[in-house]
Amino acid sequence: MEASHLYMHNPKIITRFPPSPTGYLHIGGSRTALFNWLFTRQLGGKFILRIEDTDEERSFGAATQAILESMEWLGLSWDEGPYFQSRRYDLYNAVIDRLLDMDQAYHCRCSPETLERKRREALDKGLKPKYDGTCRELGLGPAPGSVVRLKTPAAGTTGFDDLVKGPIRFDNEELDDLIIKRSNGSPTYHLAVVADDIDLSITHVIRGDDHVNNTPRQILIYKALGEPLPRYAHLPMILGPDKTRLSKRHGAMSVLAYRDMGYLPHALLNALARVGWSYGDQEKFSLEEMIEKFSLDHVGKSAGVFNMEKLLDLNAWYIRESSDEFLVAATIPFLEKLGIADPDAAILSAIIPHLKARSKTLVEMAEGAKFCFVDKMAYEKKGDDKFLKKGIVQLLENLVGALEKTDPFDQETLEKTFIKFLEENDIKLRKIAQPLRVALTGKTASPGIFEVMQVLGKEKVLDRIQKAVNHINAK
RNA sequence: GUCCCCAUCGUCUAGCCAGGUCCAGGACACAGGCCUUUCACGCCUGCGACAGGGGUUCGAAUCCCCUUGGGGACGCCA
Repeated sequence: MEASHLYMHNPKIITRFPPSPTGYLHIGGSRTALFNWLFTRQLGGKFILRIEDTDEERSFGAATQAILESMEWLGLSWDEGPYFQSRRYDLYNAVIDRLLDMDQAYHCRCSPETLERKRREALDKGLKPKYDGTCRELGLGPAPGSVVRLKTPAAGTTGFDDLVKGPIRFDNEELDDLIIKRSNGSPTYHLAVVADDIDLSITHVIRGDDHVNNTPRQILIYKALGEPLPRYAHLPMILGPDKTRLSKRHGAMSVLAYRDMGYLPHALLNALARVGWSYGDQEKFSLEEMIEKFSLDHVGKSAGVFNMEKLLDLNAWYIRESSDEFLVAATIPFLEKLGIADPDAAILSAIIPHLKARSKTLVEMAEGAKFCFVDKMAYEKKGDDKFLKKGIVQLLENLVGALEKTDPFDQETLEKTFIKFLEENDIKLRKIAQPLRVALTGKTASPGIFEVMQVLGKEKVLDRIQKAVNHINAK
C-alpha cells in the first residue's frame, strides 16, 4: 500500500485533546478532538484526554461531565485519561522549581494594577503591550503576591514547521516574560500544557490555530527545559455564519444540543470532518474511511463556516442509510419527549421504514411516527378545512364497507381493494387518498396511504375513518 | 496599534506544492422539470467563484510582490 502504511500502528504517536471545563464542548472543540482522534487512530497511536481545569474560578463540574458525555456520544474514544490538571500541581511545581534553579525563571513582584496600567499605556502609544522586565534581574525571592516568570530570550527568533500551515517564525522581541506561576501558587496555562505534554510524551499537538501565537511561548519553555519539541498542527478556526469567532450568539453551543435536535453522531462527525479537511470530491465517509483517508496534508489553511444545512442533509442521508433496528432504538427517546411513553415496538418497527426518506432528524422521525400511537385524533387545520368536508362522507362510508371485507389487511390486498373501489365509485385515487390520509394521520403529509393502513391495522383504520365522519358531521 | 495567519460559487470545498488537459469540478442551499395517492426520496437541468493591482512566463486559479479584506493573538483565561 502507501508509504503511510509503514507508519501504521506506531505506538510512538501520542496525541491529546485538552478541553477546559469553562464551557461545553462545541463544534470547534469537537472538530479538534475528531482530527486528533482520526490522526491517532490511523497511525495506531495513543489518544489522551486531559481536562485543563487550572482556572479554579471559571471551571465547573457540570462542564467536565458534559464534555465527557459529548466525547462518548460522538464516539471519540480515548486511550488514557481523563487527566485533571488540578490534580497534577506537584508536577507543575517541580517543573517551575527546575526552571528557577536553572535561572530560566524568576520571581516577580509587580502588582496586577501596575501591569494593567502599563499595558494600557503601551496600547495607547500603539506599542505591543508586553511585560517590561522590571523584576527580571533583581534576583527576588518568593513573597506574598509574587508570581514566577519565564526568562525569554531578548533577541533571535523562535519558529516551527507547522504540519498544516508550514513554517512560522516569530521574533523573540515580540514575546515577553510570561507568568508561569500565579500569585495563588497555581501554574498558568502555558506551563501546565508544556509540563503535561512532556510528562505524557505527547508527540503531536493538533489544536485550533488560535494557538499559533502561543506556540513560540511554549516552545521557549521546552527549550529552557532542554526537552524535545512535539510536532505542531494548527487547524483553521470554525467561524459563525457571520464569520466571527464561534460564541453563544451563534446558538446550539454544546454538541449535546445537536444530539437533542435529533442528529446522528456519525452525521455530525462527517460534517465536522469536511470543514477544513477534504478528500477530493468525496462528501460522505464511514468512520473507517475517515480514519483511513484522513491526512493533515489535506487540511486547508483558511477558516470556515459550519454549514448547518449541509449537516441536515447529511443527517437525512445517514438516517436513510441506517438499519431499521437502529432507528427504532434511536427514535424511542424522542417519542418519549412527545409524550409517548411506551410505544408498541411492532408498530414502530413497521412505520419506521416508511419514515426514513421523510425524516431529516430523529425529531422529525418521532413526529412522523406519532400518529400511530395517538388515537385521539387532532386534525391539522389545513387538511381539516380542505379535505374533511361534507361531500366526502359518503365515499368514506362506502370505503368502510370495502375495507371491512379486506383480508389480509396488507398493502397488496389493500391496493386491490382500492382499484375495485375506485372503479365502483368512478373516482381517481387522489380524490379519496387525501381525505383518508387526514382521517388516519391527522396530517396532509405522511407515508403512502396503503403503508399507513397496513401499519395501523384494520381496527384502527375503521375506527379513525368513523371518527373523521363524526367529526365532519359535527361541523 | 503591533505581531501571526488566511484569501476559488451564498456556504463547505477540488484544483495550487511539481504553471498549460480549468472560458475552473463536486457538495449543500436556491430555481425549474420529471416521477407521483400527499410529503419526501430519487433523477435531470439551471443559477453561481479564481478579492484587486503589478510582475515572472509562450502560457498563471496555480509562482513572486504590493494593496485590500477577513480571522487570530497581544491576560496572574485556556
